[in-house]
Amino acid sequence: MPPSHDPQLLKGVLSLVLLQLLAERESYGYEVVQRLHEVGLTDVLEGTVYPALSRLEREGRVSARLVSSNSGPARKYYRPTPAGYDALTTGAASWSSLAALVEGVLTRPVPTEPLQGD
Amino acid sequence: MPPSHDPQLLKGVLSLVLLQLLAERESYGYEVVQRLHEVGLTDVLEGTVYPALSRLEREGRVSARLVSSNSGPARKYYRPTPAGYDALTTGAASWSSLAALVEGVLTRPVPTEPLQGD
DNA sequence: TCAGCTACTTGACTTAACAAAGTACTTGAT
DNA sequence: ATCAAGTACTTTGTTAAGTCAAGTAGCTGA
Repeated sequence: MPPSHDPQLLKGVLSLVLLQLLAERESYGYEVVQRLHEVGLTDVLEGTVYPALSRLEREGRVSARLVSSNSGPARKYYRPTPAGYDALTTGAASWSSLAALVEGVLTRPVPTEPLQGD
Repeated sequence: MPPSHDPQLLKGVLSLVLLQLLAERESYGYEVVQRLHEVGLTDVLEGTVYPALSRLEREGRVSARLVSSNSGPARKYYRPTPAGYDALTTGAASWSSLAALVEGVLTRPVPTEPLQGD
């Protein structure tokens, strides 16, 4: 089965979705991957999520704290910083307007596909 | 003024929009840039569009023909191939479903932003 | 002890947008 | 005749970010 989405389409959006999930509830990487799968992003892999979280931390959009677990190694819990909340608000807005614009263009009628070759 | 969109958010979507515009009407690079600006993608530059068109041609999704112009150099007119029409149909569908999914997540309510620092 | 789940990290690869510079053709003004 | 400005395409380098694959470790239960 092919991936349910073009990897490229996820670019930029993933970090926004991550911020949203963390704003809803503090979470750690492994769990975030599961939550992504639950919302329908079933193809997103650990190798995508962990670097994205590190990036967000490096950019000051999330903060992290280590919490030891009784069912495995310590977990790194993330939640948005104030800057992260800002980024989520403005990012979601610009995503929305771009998505609406694109949706508008992609649903315009096209003339019947001509037979190729004159 | 900041760009009206995050460059990353455009990834993958641009080629879809290009196919749509070319399906509506055969067009050449320079004109495509103007049409993109008209639909609201005001920050997209030539350096983005020309390579994207070449990519589509290399992938067999558009075909090109040179037409000399009386107001400048020859124009390279592009239109979708049958494979391009297919790519547009399936691509637009997967864009739509991803966009709906993301929109759904990003509009979920979040608890009040806590004051940072316990 | 060893398989399997939990949990994070790292590095190499790839795609695609952005930026900037360059080539070249046309028209029109000086 | 020259030169600027608009038209039109190409190319090269940079950067961002998702994918893949492998590796490290802790915990549980057979």
